[in-house]
Amino acid sequence: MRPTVHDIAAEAEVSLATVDRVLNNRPGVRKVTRDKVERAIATLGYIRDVAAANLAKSRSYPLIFILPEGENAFMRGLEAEVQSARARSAVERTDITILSVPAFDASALAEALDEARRREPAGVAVVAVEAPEVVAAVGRLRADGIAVVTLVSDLTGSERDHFAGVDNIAAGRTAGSLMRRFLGGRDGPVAIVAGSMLVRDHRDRLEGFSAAMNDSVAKRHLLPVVEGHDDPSEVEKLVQDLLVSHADLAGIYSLGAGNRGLIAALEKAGRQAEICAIAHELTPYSRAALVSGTIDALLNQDAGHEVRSAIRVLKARADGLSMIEAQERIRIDIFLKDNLPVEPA
Amino acid sequence: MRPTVHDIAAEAEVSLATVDRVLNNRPGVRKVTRDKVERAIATLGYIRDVAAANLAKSRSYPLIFILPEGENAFMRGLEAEVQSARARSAVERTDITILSVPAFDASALAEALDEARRREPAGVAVVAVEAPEVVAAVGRLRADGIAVVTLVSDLTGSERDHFAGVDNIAAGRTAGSLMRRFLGGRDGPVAIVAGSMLVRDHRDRLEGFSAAMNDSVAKRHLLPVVEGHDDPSEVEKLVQDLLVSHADLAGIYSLGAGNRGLIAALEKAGRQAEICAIAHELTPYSRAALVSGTIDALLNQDAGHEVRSAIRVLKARADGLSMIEAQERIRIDIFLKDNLPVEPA
DNA sequence: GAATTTTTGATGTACGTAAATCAAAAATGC
DNA sequence: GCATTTTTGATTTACGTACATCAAAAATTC
Repeated sequence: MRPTVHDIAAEAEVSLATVDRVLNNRPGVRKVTRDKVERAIATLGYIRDVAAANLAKSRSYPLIFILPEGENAFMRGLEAEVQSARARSAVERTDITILSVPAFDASALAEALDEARRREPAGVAVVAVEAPEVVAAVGRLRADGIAVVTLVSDLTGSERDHFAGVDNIAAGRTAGSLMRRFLGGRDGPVAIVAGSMLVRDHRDRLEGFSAAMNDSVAKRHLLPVVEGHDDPSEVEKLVQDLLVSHADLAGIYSLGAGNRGLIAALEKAGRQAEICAIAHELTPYSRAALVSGTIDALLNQDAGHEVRSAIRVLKARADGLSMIEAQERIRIDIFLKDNLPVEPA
Repeated sequence: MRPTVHDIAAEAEVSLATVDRVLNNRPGVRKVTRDKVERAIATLGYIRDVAAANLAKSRSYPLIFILPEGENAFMRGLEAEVQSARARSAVERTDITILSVPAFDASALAEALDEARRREPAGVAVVAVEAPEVVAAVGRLRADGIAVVTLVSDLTGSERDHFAGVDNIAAGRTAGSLMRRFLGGRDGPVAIVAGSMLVRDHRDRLEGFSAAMNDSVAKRHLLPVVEGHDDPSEVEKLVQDLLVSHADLAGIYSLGAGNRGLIAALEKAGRQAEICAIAHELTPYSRAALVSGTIDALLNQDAGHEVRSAIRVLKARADGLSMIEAQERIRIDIFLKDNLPVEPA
């Protein structure tokens, strides 16, 4: 049987009240007594039963998630993960609210952050757009003692407590490495389609990809980046133009969303077999394209992991606890059609 | 505030005792009353507070993990994960014991399973070796009502409740796909180094790899499989011989352990750059070789995920509950040097 | 050594559920 | 309608911790 507070009291020959004072470092305990209790804790190997403690405290963590609106499949998947975290609220003692804001809209985001602040939550998780007013809004939250975690895309120069997302420079580098190896000795330029250079994750991926491609012994020609704003129809037009103007196109790296457009353009042109396409985020659309061979490789960040990590960090910060940095790092998944996870139900 | 049993009692206009009888389906409740209570549960959206329930029950789950001995780095990593699960015992109400057995030794494993049975645990997790006596021993455990989960390598024809590991046919296929693409138009045969054909995971990987390589338009010559028994020095000799007898060797697929031998042989021969090497499991050795370029890609199964999944399934089975199949599926991770996770502390 | 402050003990209640007991009420059989 | 069985209620204790209160004891000050 594992030791309880009663056992510590007996071992240290003090009362239960004193043990409680030491455990929850309340004042009014002499150093010698405190040491006696701490020794008893160490010898018995006591570990506080967090379930019982939480029950007794009946503490709860009101959290707010701010996510971009729109039909971006990855973001909708992210929202679904937040919803399923809501379903676990009972167990995890969280109380999660979702606020939706237009994508790539800094002032709307700043407003949403202020709205979140008014609701006085324990913490806020936000998919950031980089802009001074957003940084300022995050600063106001932090000044109020509200924990802030950036999700998916980080916010440079802000006082956020943590970034729950992947290392996007490394992700870009990975995409570049794969592109190089998949293309092998083939000639032809490589095109890059981004969503928007307003968000940090897209800028980072571009940086990593360019570095990896230029690293190559035989440097490959990279076409200028085009921005599709994560919108499928816009992306489709852009890719269509690229295909027309570059008959010798060897590869396309899509570092943002709107991959439905990329897939449609490639398939309509009948060039899906000859062009090596690497994209981000596993969605029903990108999965189908990977299976059919239109997309050659997908990089992915596990939205579920990110949401769970964000919640863990927000709770810890709300309690003034530290987090284990390494434990909260999100992996960059590589998917080929051969190692696809099972289809979600 | 979320509803409690008291709220249900009030809503259904019955006593607390009756609510308890319904919730824990104890006998002695008329159908009409039961329905009334269930309606109250539904309308209030009551969710049982598992923390409080476990506290009240003070239930614990004695579990036994049976792992192979030896210096196999992956297995030692697996053991470390089990140890860190032991550290969480308090929170998860588990009581975990580890039994070690010689690797690839069916009779020793069968004995260990019987020893586990004598200790009357709630569940057993075992890295299986395929043999009739092992199947029989698992059968005895199941007959005693003890839950059994195979870990990493499955056991054909056994009555195990679940397999906590990756789809190794898919893993082999993934390795084959990568090998094909990385080799591109290059000539030369590909060698395969296995641990032992006695374990299911190695057989499955071989099957998948062969299939993927033969799938290719230009079929590539595969050399006959050699077995290194997951032993670094044995593997080193085997690879050395392969390098000598095949000057045009294009690739090596190491589907088992003992990768230190593979790395040493390649580097001593100075052929690490020209030969495409794909191996399994991320260990300190294989990580270093991936970074230096000796190994081109690593497939990995997350030992931590496997252990946690095994524990979840064993607990659920011990309580007679079912599990969500899809949730317990373990992913096949692909690592290039670009997307390596941070070094563990 | 008396007065004051600090430290410690004893005790009770609470969190939400499980589980048991015994009495009371309701339903059933004949 | 009476005896019997089944169903329900009321109440209590327990799980391990948090937190509050009040009294008692010990240490400190002057």
